[in-house]
Amino acid sequence: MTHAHDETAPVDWAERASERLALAGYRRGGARHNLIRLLAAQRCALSAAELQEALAHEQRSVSRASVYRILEELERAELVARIEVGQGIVRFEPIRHGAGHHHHLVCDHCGRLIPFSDEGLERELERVSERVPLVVAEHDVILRGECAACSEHA
Amino acid sequence: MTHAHDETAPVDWAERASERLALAGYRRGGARHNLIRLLAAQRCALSAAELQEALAHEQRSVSRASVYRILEELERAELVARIEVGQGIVRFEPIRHGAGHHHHLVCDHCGRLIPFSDEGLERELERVSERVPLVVAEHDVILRGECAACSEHA
DNA sequence: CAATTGATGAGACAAGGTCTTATATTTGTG
DNA sequence: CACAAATATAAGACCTTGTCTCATCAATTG
Ligand SMILES: [Zn+2]
Ligand SMILES: [Zn+2]
Ligand SMILES: [Zn+2]
Ligand SMILES: [Zn+2]
Repeated sequence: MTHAHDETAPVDWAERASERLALAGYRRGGARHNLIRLLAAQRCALSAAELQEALAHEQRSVSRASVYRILEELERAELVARIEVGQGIVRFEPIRHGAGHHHHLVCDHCGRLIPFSDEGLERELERVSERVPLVVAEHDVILRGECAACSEHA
Repeated sequence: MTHAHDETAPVDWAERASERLALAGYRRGGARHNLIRLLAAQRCALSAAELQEALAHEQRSVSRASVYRILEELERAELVARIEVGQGIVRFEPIRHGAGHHHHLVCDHCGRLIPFSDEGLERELERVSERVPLVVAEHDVILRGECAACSEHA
């Protein structure tokens, strides 16, 4: 079934992230703690700059170096996905269990990012991944076009 | 059928591109002409920097501003696709008719970019595009993993 | 608490991409 | 074939994003 996501985000991601990083031998520092908390509250992706600004605004400021370093740790631990939506913009979002796996619609006009998921598509991607000269670790799908709002007042 | 691309690239793309730009009211300048010629000779994607260097080396140098401006024109005319493969690298490639349509495998380790195509996947993407709250103009699929060369000497 | 080791912040740095502006080309017209 | 008008281009300043280094700070350990 194809559907846009309307459910609220699960909240246990923060715990899972902290645990897994602890197991990987990381200490718990303030910057990391706050960034994880912020990410856990997101349902879809934010850019590094947006994350840093949100931190400074809502909790306490964290240096750019820390933001990128922690995102990289999280990415390596497969807790965060890096999403490139075009125009050189890179966004990051928490990876949730099977249920939360999704792909993205991007409006070429206003830049809006809309998550969606589809089981048939996933099956097809798995099938293709088997037939390809690469050991596939992950996949990205982006559908680009014009969103409802933009088509209207065009 | 899933397969890596082995055929040689079609060559009529340059004509099509020139025509369409002319129709859109653009004059024919040297920089544009050369960039189109270079792109037409490619089977897969190159970065802006690679394009500029190839131009300087093989034909005549073209300024960075021109490379980006022309790529943007071509992109708007749906003659060129922008492909973001990760690590902030953006590449550009000519869009060809049905036959040349393809997606990409990216090696997370060495960065190699391998084109592939699959009819079943295309059908599935079309199906999904109908069911989504966006008028879909194009789609991208990227499979990431480790290429044969990198898995070997790991 | 002291020592050790990892975490963080600040800013220098690099690369990729955008914007401005002066100059060069193209195109239409007399 | 000039010439004027309009577009295309080159060069480089500039901005944004992301990386790297290093000095400082905080968590852990005994
Ligand atoms: Zn998302
Ligand atoms: Zn929109
Ligand atoms: Zn390609
Ligand atoms: Zn490789």
